[in-house]
Amino acid sequence: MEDMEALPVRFPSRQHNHSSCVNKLLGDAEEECRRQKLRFTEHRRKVLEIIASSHKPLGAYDILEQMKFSGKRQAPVVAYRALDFLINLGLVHRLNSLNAFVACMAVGEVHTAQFLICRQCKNVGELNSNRVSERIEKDAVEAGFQVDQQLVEIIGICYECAESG
Amino acid sequence: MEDMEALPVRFPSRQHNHSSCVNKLLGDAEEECRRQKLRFTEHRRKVLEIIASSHKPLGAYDILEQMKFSGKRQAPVVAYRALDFLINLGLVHRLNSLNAFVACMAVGEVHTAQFLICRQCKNVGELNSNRVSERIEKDAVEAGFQVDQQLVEIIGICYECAESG
DNA sequence: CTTTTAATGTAATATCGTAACAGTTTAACT
DNA sequence: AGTTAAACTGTTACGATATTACATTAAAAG
Repeated sequence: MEDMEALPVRFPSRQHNHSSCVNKLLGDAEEECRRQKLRFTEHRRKVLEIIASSHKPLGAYDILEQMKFSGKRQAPVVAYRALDFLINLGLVHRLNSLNAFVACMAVGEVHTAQFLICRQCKNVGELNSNRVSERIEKDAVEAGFQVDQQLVEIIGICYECAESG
Repeated sequence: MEDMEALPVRFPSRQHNHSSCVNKLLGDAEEECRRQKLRFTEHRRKVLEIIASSHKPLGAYDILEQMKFSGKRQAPVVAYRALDFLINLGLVHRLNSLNAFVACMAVGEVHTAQFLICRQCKNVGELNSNRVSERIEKDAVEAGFQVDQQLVEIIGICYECAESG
């Protein structure tokens, strides 16, 4: 017997307008920081903004490139510090297979994520399937393993790329 | 309704004797190379032997360190070339979350693997759950995504570490 | 208003991985 | 065997990713 709820998945369409979701994410970040009494500093805001403005995964040095002010580039550690912060807050995810970062598309919702990485257009979708995470949890436990964290990255071809050949 | 087959999982116990499984893996490699008319060269054998002798994941430079002959260390590319070969043959897996490599514990069996990474003892187990891989496949397809490859890494605490506190 | 905690600036360095290319070995085919 | 094509090796250099260490500054808590 299958679970019949709709499967939560966000895959950015080609026409997708980023600006509204960037704003939403920045708002979520501010709110979450207020709630947790954390500081949403300029670096952190800027990094989140850069990541959220791209649905393609960005490397830390891509982000740094966009953090230049008056031609001078920040030290790598500046990006990594902000990234750590944002990841801990659940606003950003790290894609281990790419050494790259994407904005979370399901902020605030309790979820575990699986990432759909299109090897053609390089866009990344976020799947939030409880069925997957529960299946992993159950089977790991059955194998005698206590799960703290799941990393699931699925590489393939997205719907739009499949259609357009 | 659950699938009642035993769940294939290999987690190395502490007393595990590596030498027999190293020999098995080398034998499998030789056979597979004969079958596919590929060359099982000295570098490749040595790298496989090093990886198989450790159930802890090894970085490429750890491997290189053990490839020294008469004090002189090989160039990194030597290890990476052998690793690529062994990974393509399915004899070695790469753990993306650790930038490290482990020997396959289920050579020849058709399988997809999920890795159980103990953050205490650093041992890595290999779970071969069709239920997990099928669940991922189904949900990805339902989300409009065509799957080529699945990366599943599960971080937590293994049975033995949980027992000994 | 001072103490202490958190964040920043800066430099250096560690770690991981690849490109390019010349030279050598092996396999396959006359 | 001798020739050719493919695969593998050696070597150098470099690119990409990430962290450590420590001095300084800013913010929050008392």
